[in-house]
Amino acid sequence: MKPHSLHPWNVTPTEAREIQERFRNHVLQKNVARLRHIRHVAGVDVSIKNNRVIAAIVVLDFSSLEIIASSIHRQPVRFPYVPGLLTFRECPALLPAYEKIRVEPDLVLVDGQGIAHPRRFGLAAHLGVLLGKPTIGCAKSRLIGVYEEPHEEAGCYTDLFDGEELIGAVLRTRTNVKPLFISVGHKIELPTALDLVLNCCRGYRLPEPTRLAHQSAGGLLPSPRARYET
DNA sequence: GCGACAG
DNA sequence: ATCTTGTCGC
Repeated sequence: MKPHSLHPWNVTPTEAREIQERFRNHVLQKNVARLRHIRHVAGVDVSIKNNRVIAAIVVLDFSSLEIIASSIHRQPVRFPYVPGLLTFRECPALLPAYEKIRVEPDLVLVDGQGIAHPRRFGLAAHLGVLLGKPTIGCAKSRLIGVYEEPHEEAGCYTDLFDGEELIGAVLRTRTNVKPLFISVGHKIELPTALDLVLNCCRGYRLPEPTRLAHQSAGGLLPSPRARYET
């Protein structure tokens, strides 16, 4: 369950972009077999506090959307926030948090873009490739791409394009609330990603996995090690 | 040069 | 992301 570390994290912005260009073709936009029997869905998110990165991962039972495991990992910030290079700021803390999880997730929802990224390698895509697992990018705002505003009813969506290329969708996860920017992370197709995200929504804008991971990273959920960790 | 820009 | 309380609307 230990993710492959195929490249260094202690890099310059220029090197970071080179790494993204080198790995962008590793993304698989195809549904894999395990998506047909999803039992565990994970949500990952990160918060920054006192110059420290707080990475949180929450694993939910796919059918009940109840928490069955979670973990947190904190470490110093080692990379600045640069649009397009978010992975190099958050991933170094997410990987250790992932290693602590005892339950193997079948799918991972990430708070950030998948391939809806300048080099088609946003955080969700990068994490998916490193973990070799299906991931979906669920961003709260746009990084790149043009789109038409989707209708106000929950479930409605429009395509997100970068020129002629379809890179994602703008999905209304809740009626009359700002839409989410969904894109393929890894080992999944966009239509499937949209369907699964909607199935993870419980009346809030953010799907449960990501929503709970966000609360966990912000220190709003009961301490993982006190309740769910072994 | 100017504006845009995941979290 | 973070700094921060109450408040308007479905």
